[in-house]
Amino acid sequence: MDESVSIRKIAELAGVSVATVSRIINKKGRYSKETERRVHEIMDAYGYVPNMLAKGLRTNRNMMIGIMLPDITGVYFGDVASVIQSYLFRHGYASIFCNTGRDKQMELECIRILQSQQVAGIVHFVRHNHADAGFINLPTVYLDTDPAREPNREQVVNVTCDNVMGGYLGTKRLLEAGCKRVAVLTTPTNYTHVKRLEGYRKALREAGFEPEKELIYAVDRVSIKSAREAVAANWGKDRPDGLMCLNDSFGIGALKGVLDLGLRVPEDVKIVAYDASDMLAASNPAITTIIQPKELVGETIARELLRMMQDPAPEGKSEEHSIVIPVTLLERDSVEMQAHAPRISGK
Amino acid sequence: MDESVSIRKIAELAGVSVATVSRIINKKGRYSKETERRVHEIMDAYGYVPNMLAKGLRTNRNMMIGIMLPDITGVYFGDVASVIQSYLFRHGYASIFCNTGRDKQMELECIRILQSQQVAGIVHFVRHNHADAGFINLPTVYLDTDPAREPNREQVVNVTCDNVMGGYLGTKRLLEAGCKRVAVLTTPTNYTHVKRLEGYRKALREAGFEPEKELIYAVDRVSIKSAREAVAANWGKDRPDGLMCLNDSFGIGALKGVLDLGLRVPEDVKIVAYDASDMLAASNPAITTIIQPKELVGETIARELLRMMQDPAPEGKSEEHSIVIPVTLLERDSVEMQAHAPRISGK
DNA sequence: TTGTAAGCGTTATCAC
DNA sequence: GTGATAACGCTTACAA
Repeated sequence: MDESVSIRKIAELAGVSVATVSRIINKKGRYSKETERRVHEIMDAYGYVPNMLAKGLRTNRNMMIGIMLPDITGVYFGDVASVIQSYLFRHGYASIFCNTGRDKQMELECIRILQSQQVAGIVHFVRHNHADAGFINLPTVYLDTDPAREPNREQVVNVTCDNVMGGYLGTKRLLEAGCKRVAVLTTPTNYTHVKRLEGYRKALREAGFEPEKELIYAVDRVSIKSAREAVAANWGKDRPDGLMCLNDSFGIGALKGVLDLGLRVPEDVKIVAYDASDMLAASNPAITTIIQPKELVGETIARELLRMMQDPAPEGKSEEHSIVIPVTLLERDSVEMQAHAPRISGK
Repeated sequence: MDESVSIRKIAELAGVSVATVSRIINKKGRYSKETERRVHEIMDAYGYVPNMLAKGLRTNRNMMIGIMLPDITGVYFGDVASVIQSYLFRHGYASIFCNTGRDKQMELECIRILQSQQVAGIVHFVRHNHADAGFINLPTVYLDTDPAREPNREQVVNVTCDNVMGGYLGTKRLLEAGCKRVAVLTTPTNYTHVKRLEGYRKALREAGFEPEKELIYAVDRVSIKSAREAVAANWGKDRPDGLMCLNDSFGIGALKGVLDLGLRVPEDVKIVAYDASDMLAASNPAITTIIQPKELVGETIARELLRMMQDPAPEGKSEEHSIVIPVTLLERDSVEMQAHAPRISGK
């Protein structure tokens, strides 16, 4: 493999014009079987790789998309992003990843960079809650962003899991298991948490309970530690017998907090968490949790983005701009001990 | 923000030539303070974003790098990649991520794509063990790849954590805690595991033990399940009192396997794992583990890549092509119960 | 079926 | 200090 050869060089070597080579590469227009064979032979021999910068410059469209997310490291977002990357890679698109850190300035900066790279589309996770600054007229899919924003913009799809349903299912499970006082651990500022909290309230009301303010533990930071401390801080007041945790870190933190108190899970306190992180499976007892179907979410996003990028004229038909994906409950041992699962038995 | 404006349009509006605008954008050459101000004003007003495709085409160098890794999802690799992305972003580089899935074909395909996007450099995690196919003459940093490969290639740096040291430290800790029979869970095909195993042997010999073949549990797949089963399958033969697990999944699997047997950790069996995944902290007891400094690894990789990309003439001095980063042991409760940590106490 | 040539947005080399 | 202009590698009318 040599220094990069251009289409011109290939044309020369094959004794044809660049136009012919271009046609062959793109399987566009007419050319003879024979020249095609010869050109391909030369391309292979010289390890020709087309220059996407030139191509993109000419066609005004790069086979590249941008994925903006708070942090690649996050389990849920990372997994979904991975699915999207693979899906679109199979369709010839490369993915530029950008950590936004949930920071407005960073988001703007990312959009600038992506724009300058002439990406064909953008996937944006948990968009920061600022005004339409950084608006770009590009196919865009938002994940976990309030669908009420920019309802009139074309080329936009909102995807989100059914957060209300998640909060509802988890809470209902605790209630069905006999809990009389179900507390919830939540972050007040998070869009998805607000929705999940709505589901929590709904389940409570349905079971004949009135949601109490004291049972809503507002945790400021998403971390195991803050959840653990929140349990300790609130326990004196209201001793719940069920804990609905609106994310995975809260689940682990709550478990540790309850164990700190010398209580047993699930005998004394039952716990349901959110998301499918390894932590929740590794803990003892393993924690029952709401599962968001990452594969499906990723594929949905990728499919929608691809559709918009390929569709030349999306005007006219007013499309479905919002897609909601159902969630499920995965039963483990923090609500009711499962028969098959052995457990540390004390002593 | 309008449809994209080009440098030509800006030049027109500012009443200067494109050359002048270009100079101002790149702070290169001479121009008056006054025109600079005026041009910037217009650029801001029209939200001008330079077209990197055109720039890259002209300069033959794109402000973009490729990060190839088995799976974005992986905790260690994902975290390291995230650090690299942020570091290089700060220096103006965007990062294209590619899942290779440890597959040779996929790796080749990724390299092709990256090459076609004219990336300025590549970071490649756990490169597949094939011949030099896909060789490209680009600044490249490998992580966790045998440094013995391609020792003579310029523009290449190998970075790896001290795997021998990791295996050694973990095993030594178990020995010091009084273990007489330390088994090891490992994948035979993995380069890093081979090295870690070397450290295991070294620690054993240093303590006067001869490494026994029966105490090396070869686990075929890196998963919690296979490790759990490996413990069950091997226990009959040799009942160890210490388990050195060469990655995090093995640590959790081993713990579950030991608990399955009705044994206690750390009283009956002591465990050390590898890597800093959340699982290891969330489990009960929390598992003592070897920590690879992800931040430092990521920064080292990014720094080296940047150096190579900026260095116009790397010839002459034969550089250090291999960088080894030390690891540490993080004490938790699977070797010796820590005083501060409360624990499930069984009723 | 193939070739010619313009042009995409930028930089860089010259002039002035 | 500034302005023409060629060139980067490619696609695409249009001609042949």
